[in-house]
Amino acid sequence: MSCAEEYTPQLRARGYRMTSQRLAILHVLHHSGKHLTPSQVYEKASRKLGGLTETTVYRTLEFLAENGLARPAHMGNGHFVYEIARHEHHHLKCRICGDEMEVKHALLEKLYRKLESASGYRLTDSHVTFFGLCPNCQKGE
Amino acid sequence: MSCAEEYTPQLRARGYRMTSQRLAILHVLHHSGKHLTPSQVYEKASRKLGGLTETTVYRTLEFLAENGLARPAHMGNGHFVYEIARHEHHHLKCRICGDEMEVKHALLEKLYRKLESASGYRLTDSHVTFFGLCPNCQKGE
DNA sequence: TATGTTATTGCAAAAAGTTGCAATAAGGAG
DNA sequence: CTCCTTATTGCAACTTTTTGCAATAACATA
Repeated sequence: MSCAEEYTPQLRARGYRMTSQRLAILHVLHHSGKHLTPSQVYEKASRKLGGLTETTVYRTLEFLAENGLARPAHMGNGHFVYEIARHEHHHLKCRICGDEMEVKHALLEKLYRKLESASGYRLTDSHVTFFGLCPNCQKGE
Repeated sequence: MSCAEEYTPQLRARGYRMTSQRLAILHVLHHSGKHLTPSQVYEKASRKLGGLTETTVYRTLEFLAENGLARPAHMGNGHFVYEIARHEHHHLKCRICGDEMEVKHALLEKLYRKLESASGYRLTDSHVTFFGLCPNCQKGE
């Protein structure tokens, strides 16, 4: 299934329009499969779609995140990176070498329930990044 | 105990210097007790210390965070806010009204142990922000 | 108390991200 | 297929954050 076929109905269903810009950006996220910074997205997407502006990239990434097609993640420097939305997961990142691994959401379920009953909040967010030292960097300490 | 008396030895112990800029910024964080953005810190601190630059504020906040005197927190918009380092805690923030509450670190201890044994990482970071809907905003849904 | 070392700051310029508004184009209706 | 509405984009100006480098000042030592 092409990106257009996959994502257009999702936008339409919410009353939004599919545009060449959104498609190009979704395409980049979809096929990269990794976290990308806005400027990485801009760089890749504008190769396919000349005339794309960085403003649009910023706005589109935020838009896609709000509508569940992309996930924003903090990667420790206070800035966002984005990835295509797949299964819910979190990240664990090494403070020293930057190595990064996925954490299944299931591991957090208990905590989420505990927080909800303690606070009365309903937790909505699917992305948390934890920081630590990876096994390798622990040796070098 | 004054800010100078409290924080100077902590910097010295690590081989760093106390400066009027660092003191002014620590003073602001210490007495505000809340999260502040870099520009809020700049605004308050430069009232006490004319000539302070924003560059220095950014650099100092990062420096203080690295050395455990301040804590950075993601507050959901991709930017950092800072607060003076007290006990370890986390935050739970409402996506709608922005209301914010503290989460005791003890609640995360089990999860941290679980993550460590599952990953081999040693978790170092003390700040995580969770997002959800506060009891009030859940009603209005 | 004066001196030397070097951590720290300020400045200027660049990079990254945001905002308002007029022009454009997606896509429903005729 | 054409027209109309309005969501979306691009532009330009602006705000926020980062970086390199020379000048400054903290403080250890004598």
